[in-house]
Order: sequence, then structure tokens, then C-alpha cells
Amino acid sequence: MDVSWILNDLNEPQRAAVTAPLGPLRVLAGAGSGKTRVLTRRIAWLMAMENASPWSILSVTFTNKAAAEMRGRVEAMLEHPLGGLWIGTFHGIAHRLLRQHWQEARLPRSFQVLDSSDQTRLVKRVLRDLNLDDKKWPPQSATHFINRCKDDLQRPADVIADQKPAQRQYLNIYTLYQQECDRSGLVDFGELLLRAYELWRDHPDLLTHYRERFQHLLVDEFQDTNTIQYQWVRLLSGGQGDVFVVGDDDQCVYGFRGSKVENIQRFADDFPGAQTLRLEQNYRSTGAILHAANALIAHNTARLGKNLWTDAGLGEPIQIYAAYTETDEARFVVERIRQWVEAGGKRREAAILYRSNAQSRIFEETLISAAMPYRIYGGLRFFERAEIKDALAYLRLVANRHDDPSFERAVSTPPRGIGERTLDLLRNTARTANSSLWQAAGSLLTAGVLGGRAAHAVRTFINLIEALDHESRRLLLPDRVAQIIALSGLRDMHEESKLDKGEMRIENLEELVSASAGFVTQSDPVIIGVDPNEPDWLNAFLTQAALESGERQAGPGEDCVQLMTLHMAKGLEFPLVFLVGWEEGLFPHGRSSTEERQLEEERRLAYVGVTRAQTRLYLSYAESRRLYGQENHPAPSRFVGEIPEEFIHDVRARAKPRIRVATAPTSPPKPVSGTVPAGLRPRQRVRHAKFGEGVVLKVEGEGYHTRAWIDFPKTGGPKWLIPAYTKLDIV
DNA sequence: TTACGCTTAAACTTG
DNA sequence: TTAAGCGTAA
Repeated sequence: MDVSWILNDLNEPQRAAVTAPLGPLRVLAGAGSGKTRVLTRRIAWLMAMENASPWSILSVTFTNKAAAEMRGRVEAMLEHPLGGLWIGTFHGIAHRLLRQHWQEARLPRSFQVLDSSDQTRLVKRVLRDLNLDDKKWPPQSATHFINRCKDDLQRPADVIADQKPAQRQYLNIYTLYQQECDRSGLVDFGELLLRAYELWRDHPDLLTHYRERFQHLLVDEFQDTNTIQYQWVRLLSGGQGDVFVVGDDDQCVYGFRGSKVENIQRFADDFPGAQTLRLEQNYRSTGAILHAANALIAHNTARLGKNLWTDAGLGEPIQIYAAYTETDEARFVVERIRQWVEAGGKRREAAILYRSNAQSRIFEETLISAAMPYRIYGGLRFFERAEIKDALAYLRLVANRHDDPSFERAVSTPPRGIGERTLDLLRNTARTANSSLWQAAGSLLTAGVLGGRAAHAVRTFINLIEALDHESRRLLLPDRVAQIIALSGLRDMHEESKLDKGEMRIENLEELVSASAGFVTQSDPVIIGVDPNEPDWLNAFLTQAALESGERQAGPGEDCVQLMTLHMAKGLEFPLVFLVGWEEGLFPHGRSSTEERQLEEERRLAYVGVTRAQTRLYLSYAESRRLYGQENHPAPSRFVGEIPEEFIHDVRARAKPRIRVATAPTSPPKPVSGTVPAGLRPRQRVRHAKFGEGVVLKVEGEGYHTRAWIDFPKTGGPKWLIPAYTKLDIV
């Protein structure tokens, strides 16, 4: 059988990975080494050569974007649709399982998915119920505690009761929070994974069924898995079988949300017979950029070890700019982008990458005054906007009266005369009766305990929701959404608003209507798990809204400079990259610089940043920075000092020696391999791709400025070559 | 009950 | 600096 269409344009290690025999396999894929390509080709290989049906393949990614891309690439390659092939995020797949087996998972049939802000609201309510001061017990910390427990497979009963009273209190919060969720049929993101795990753990028959079905398991970005995701993979595969995981331990930058770099490291122990392959050839960056990245990451300990190399020449040196102030830094960056564009480059080829979102403002201002189009990624996403959340609260309440977080939100927007006092009464009633707020409202009305004005307001609200449901029930989803937005009074509220934001909010609400229309036309009922005969589109749409909080960046074609955090840049590449704000306290972030573990994560982030660049890379820091209204004089980041001098060009002379902050146990940078200008001596024999073998006659200059007079007897005599720009192999 | 001015605190982020 | 959260006035 002809498999060249799968294997052509793959290098040797890539080919080895794609064609590896079935069994546990770990592919350590460095930045820019063709990771996604290997994954998609592996799927094609399984189907072509291992006779795998699409039905038997499960491919897991972390983001919806990655899942969509993977699906698209596989479909394009195989030229037919892939019914039965599951490609999705961990959460998406878990959700699908729970919809299918809601009874075994002990969930109500129409359970709702909570997104993180819903979760925070619910936690706040629990804090109030427990009479806890949210100064002393920040809702964020409580939420974090709950999520970390779930990430680590711990139900409240499994949490080891610590002596520390703080732990105890958080455990109380967790317990009550979970009771609330269970009572209202609400499932947060961590719960999706935990329930799906327990579903299999507690139902061996189901587990067997899925083990038999999914013979081939593929996991992308394995370094970012947390404990439960890792255990879920183990459970499904039974510790053996065909498990193909791809990742790069040097790019694990999500430790703060539970991902464990150890998972990729211990894979070989937990999956007996596991093979490891390394993809180390980089197709993205120049030699100088790669050497710098290698040297930087070599300061981390506990790595699996990997050295990226490239065929490309050394390229330009990395340019470091020591700015006077943050304003000067921004001015410098924008000026260099202007030059890039003048020289024929595209604006979209330039990326400004920073550690934290607060840094974007100054660049934004500078870009505006330079009249240069730009796009900032990140920030508020579509489904997280307040006006959208308001509308969703009404939709959810229509779908499920007992959704308390939505009740609370809808009842007070737009203001309708139901305030804190009445709400408190509702909450107390609901808590004592162990019922939802909706039920509490009903019983308070019949009991006649509410004052005249409050009673009227509550009754109006109840009637409104009932009316929204009845009058829109027969409509198609988009019409239904539109009607609910209109009748809820949300639309009027924004129309009457004097702020100019009102107009934009109405546009967003309209966008929500078209999003629902698009959802209906584009979704396959089977994939999203609704009954094709009697589709509950509203519920499915609401789930989608929580699960995919909207990566709908207004994308159309204007040529824009790209601004984003280093985290968001993972997986992307740009010809021209600016890594800004490399200052102690900012990067590494002040909260991370004390603990070695966190510091290493920061360094991995630096590594991710450097390896985003294809041809030209700038690093910059400000000697003086105004931060939170205060003047600061930070030291340059220790990471600057970890990049070898020989790959650096200083745009402005800096004070030397370069500051090297002593870091605890670090291994010395490994010697760089490949095309280093050093090491050329007269009489040395070298090989050049075009001119063949030659002999070095004379070497002039040092480091970047080395040039060599080399005699190529077979191809027309001696030539001046600059090792920085051409690849020379020493024979 | 709602609206406005003062105090406070400040990472990264996918589902 | 700025955005969000809280206390007080209307």
C-alpha cells in the first residue's frame, strides 16, 4: 500500500513516531518541531495501516481551538468526514460522556455547566451562608481550593482533615458548595472531569465498553495535564494499549492551575513498555534564537533533556534594548515595527509579548498615536461580557428554574425593585427549606409574608420568566433568544443608558442572537449530545456557551500588530517578536521569584517566548518603570543574563558586566551545537551545502562578525563566507 | 432600593 | 494608575 502521502515531507524522527508500533509512546516534541503534523499523520497512519476505524480513535487536546484545527486537518487529509472519531478537549469529552450516561453519573438529565464566574458567584453565596467575612476568606482562594481538590481527585470526604483551621474552613466551604451544586444540578469544570472519572471507576461495565471501543488514544500538550486528566487517561487505557502522547516538558507553563510537569516525566513508569521519541529538529527559528533558547532553559533542573537544533543558519543576533522608561520601550518597539513594515513586512508578522496584561496599555497608546492597527488578544471574551452573561442568566432560568446563580443575576438586572433585603429573605427561606430560590419565591408569595411592594416585584418577576418560557417555547432558537432579550427588559436598559457603551452592548446582544443561529446550523446533534428527534437546542447552546467562552476574536483581514501575553502565545509563531518588560519583579513575576519551582515555570515561559520568533527577536527592559502609579527602578531580568553574549547585539550600550542573579542549583549551560561561529581555524576542512568541501585559509573577526576565507578547489576557488549566515560543517 | 464617591489592591488562564 | 468593591446619601 502506498503510504507516501502520509510520510512524505516528514523527517526521520517524525516518521518513526508516526509509524511506531502500537503501544504506549511518548513523543517529546520541542518547540517548532512539527508536533501537530505528527499527531494528524499518526491518525491517518492508524486508519491506513493499522486498519483502525474512526470509531476506535480518541484524540484529546486542551483548547477548543486546537481541537477544531486537528479535526480540520485530519478531515482535509483523509478527504472524508470522520463520523465516530472523537476529537475534543478533556472537558468536552467528559461532558459528552456525562450527557450520555447522566443516570449512572447521578446527575439530573438537564444538568447545567457552570463557568468560572458562575462558580465564583456561587462560592460567594456559600461564604455568606456560612457567615464568613470575605476579606478573611477571599472567594478566589476558596474557588482555587475547590478546583485544586477536584484536580487531585478529592471529594470533600477525601481531603485529609488538616490541623490548620484555615484548611478546615476551606473544606467546609467546599462541602457546602458541592451540596449546592448537587441540589441545583450544576457542574463546574473540575466536576466534569471528576464525574467522568468516577463514572468509569464505579461502572466497570461502562469502562470495559469504552476500553474496547477506544483502542487508540492520542493526547496533545501532555505536559499540561493535571492529575485527574492523567488518571483518566490511565484508567481508559488500562496502563497499556495504544496511547500516543505528545508534549514538551520545557513548555509547561500552567502549573498555577494544576498542571503537573511530572506527568510527562512519569509516563514511562506508569505505562509499562512505553517508548520515548524525541523531535528535536526545529523548523521555525534561526540558529541564534534556538541557541539562546537552549542556553536559557538549560538553567532549569529536572528536565527530560532535549536540545533543539536547526538546519538554518545562525541568522541575526538577538537584539537587546535597555530602555530608559516604559514609554521609551514602547516607542522603540513601535518604531522597529514601522521599519519592518517599511521594508516590506506585514504588521501581522509582528508580535509584542508581555508577562501580564497590565503591560499592554502603554503599547496600545503608543500604537494608537502612531496610527498603527493592532489587535490585543485575551482580556474579556465574548461569553464573559456582563451583558451577555445577563442574557444567558434569563435563558438559563427559562431552561432550568432551579438555577440559583442565574436567578440571582436575572432578578437584579435590570433593577426591578428587588433588593438585598428581599433577596436575603429568599436565600434564607431557600436554605432552610433546602430548595431553590425559585421555589422559595413561590412559597413566600403563597404564605403572604412579603411586604406589598416586594411581593408585587417578586410576583412580576416570576410571571415574567414563566411568560418568557411559554411565549418563546415554539420559536426557533435564535428567535427565542431574541425574544427573551427583548422581553426581559435588558435591551431597553441598554438603550436608555447614557453611556456610549450601551450601543456596543446592544450590538453584542445581537451578536448573541446570531451566535445561536450559527450554533443551530453548524452543530451536529450527535456530537453535541442532543436527541436528534427532539433536540433541546436551548440547553445545548447554553452548555456550549459555558464550555467555549468564545474565542471569536473579530478576525477579519485587517493587517494588525499582535499583542498578547506569553501564555497566549504558546503554540503560535511570528517572524518578528518583541519580548518586553524583562525586569526582575515583572518577569520573573515578583510572586514567583522566591520559590524555585515557580521560578522554573517562569523560565519555561521565557523559553516559550524566545521560541515563538522565527527570524528576528528583540528583548527589552526598562531601567525605570511606572507601575501602579509608582516609580520603580528594577534590575534587568535574570533571564537576560542567561542568554549567551555571543548571540546578542546591544541596541544601546548597557552597563556591564551583565547582572547575573545567583540562582540556586543550576546546571551549567550545555555547549551549543550546530552552527556556532566560534571554532573555525585555518587549515580546517569544512563542508558547505553548495560549494562542497573546502579548506579554511584565514579567519577574521570574532563571534557574530567572524568571516572566513575558504578555498573550495572543486567549485571555483576561495570565497569569503560569514559563518553566521551560512551553515558550515566541520569535516 | 439605587447611585455615586471613596478605599483598596494589583499574575499568567482553558475548560 | 485603574478597576472593583463598599458605605452613605437621595
